Amino acid sequence: MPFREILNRLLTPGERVSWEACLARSGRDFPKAADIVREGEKPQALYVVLAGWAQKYKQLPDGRRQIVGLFLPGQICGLDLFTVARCDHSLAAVRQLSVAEIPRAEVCDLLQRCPSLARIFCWSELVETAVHREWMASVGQRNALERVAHLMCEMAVRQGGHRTNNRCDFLLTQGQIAEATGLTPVHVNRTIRELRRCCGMELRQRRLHIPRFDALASIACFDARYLHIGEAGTVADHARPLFDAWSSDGVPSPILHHT
Amino acid sequence: MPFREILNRLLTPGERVSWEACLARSGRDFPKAADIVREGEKPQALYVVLAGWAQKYKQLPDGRRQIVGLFLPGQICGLDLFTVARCDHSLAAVRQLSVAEIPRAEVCDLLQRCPSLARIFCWSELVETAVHREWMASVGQRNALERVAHLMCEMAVRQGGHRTNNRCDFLLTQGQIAEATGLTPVHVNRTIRELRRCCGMELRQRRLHIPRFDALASIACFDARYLHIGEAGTVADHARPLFDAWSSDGVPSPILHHT
DNA sequence: CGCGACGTTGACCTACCTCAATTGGCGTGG
DNA sequence: CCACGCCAATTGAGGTAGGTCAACGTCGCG
Repeated sequence: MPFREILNRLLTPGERVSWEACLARSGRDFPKAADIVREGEKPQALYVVLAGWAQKYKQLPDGRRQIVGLFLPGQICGLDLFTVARCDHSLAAVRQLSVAEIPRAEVCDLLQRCPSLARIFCWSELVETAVHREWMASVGQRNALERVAHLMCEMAVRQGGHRTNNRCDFLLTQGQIAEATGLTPVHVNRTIRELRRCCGMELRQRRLHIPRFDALASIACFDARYLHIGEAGTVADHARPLFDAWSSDGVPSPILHHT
Repeated sequence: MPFREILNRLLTPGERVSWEACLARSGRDFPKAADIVREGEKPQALYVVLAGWAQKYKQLPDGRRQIVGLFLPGQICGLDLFTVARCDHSLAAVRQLSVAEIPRAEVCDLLQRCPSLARIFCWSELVETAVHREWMASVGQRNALERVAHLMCEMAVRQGGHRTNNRCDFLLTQGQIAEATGLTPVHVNRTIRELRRCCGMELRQRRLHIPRFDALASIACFDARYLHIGEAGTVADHARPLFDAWSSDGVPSPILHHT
């Protein structure tokens, strides 16, 4: 289910207005592959994808690069970047990308006006972590065919699953698929050819078509439950005690304040 | 730096008493490789490692298994499990293990009495996610030698770094190292032999000795900053607005309550 | 029309896997 | 104290998934 729908469902109408207004105010565009936040920097803003896909990646000193996350329109990204003193990974555009860049002060402000937002942030972080784990299992245990199939299943489901007639955007180049799966561009190419052959999957001009989703899912051992779709409410309720405790904190923080 | 020290530094003395009392009350032991929480279950408690190591893993239908996280004494684990409606991965003992099992109600109670705890939970989740990303880069991009070296560097640093004279526990069998790195037990064995040869590293009887840490770190491209050691305070301060917003939420939640 | 980025293909190579047998350490029971 | 059994570590031989290198095709865009 598209992330936008979650926002629409969980924000009150008033909150939604504030949220959309904020996004509209702070738009910023990036060309293909441009860095938005670079590893090592001190993060100062939160990002929301407006159009296009964003990627998070880590890079080894010799240039090898691993994509560790993908973000679709509507998704909040960089909450962890935002929270930490030094970024441990980079955020970049996959292709032409529009994001809303919300500076620290405005995030605080927004949170005041949209109390439900905190829950959504919390849920969004949790899902991101769950996806990390699934990708780790992919890269560590699945073979090339399974890995590529799995990535395609995931991106299809995250864009709305079957409701789109098994067609959706897929903005990564084969080279970027390689970076996300820990394979080589060449081998990704051969793997895609094989998927085309064995279950009719089609990937051309940044569009993906999966005629028999079940076939692809079964190749990939894909089980969408790790995406925790529809659980935003559960997470919010379960996390609530954490937040209540924090705010009832009358004790002065033993922690020095860092700007 | 051992996680315990973080707790000691960030909790007030009074909070520390409540925390320790709670841990003492709820101890539970598990034999080697026993599951604590299994994927698919509905999680009901939070776990704190008291002695031994815990592992999180994911398993594909055909049995292939990937270890996606390791937890040392003092660490909180299963916060995400705790928050979600259905576990997307399993939690198990690495070897003989003692944990504190804190049921949902008691977590809420504890959070009331230890306001600083919420921050520590939050920081702990963030670090776990950062480690996920680093492992993904490892499994996706590093070769066998680098991967095994990296794991050893990480576990050494997480146990107190150089202050222990470059000796520390290392409770994984070579088979478990294989599950964590996406390699084969046989190849892990050969890789360890090579590390022994090329930088004197020694691993025997669950003890690890790294005579020249720098040499190992340089093989692994290991940069400890992803562990965000010492940043618990920063994270706490940066995350604060999130928590404040949540609690000031006067609007009734649009979300149904799940038990 | 031509350039540049991306996709595609072939030939060859190697890091890591698989299978299988052996060794060593250690707890248990006789 | 020894013998047995179990589990982890080790070693060897041979196989393969995926990597590397290099060339060529194709498509969109200025």
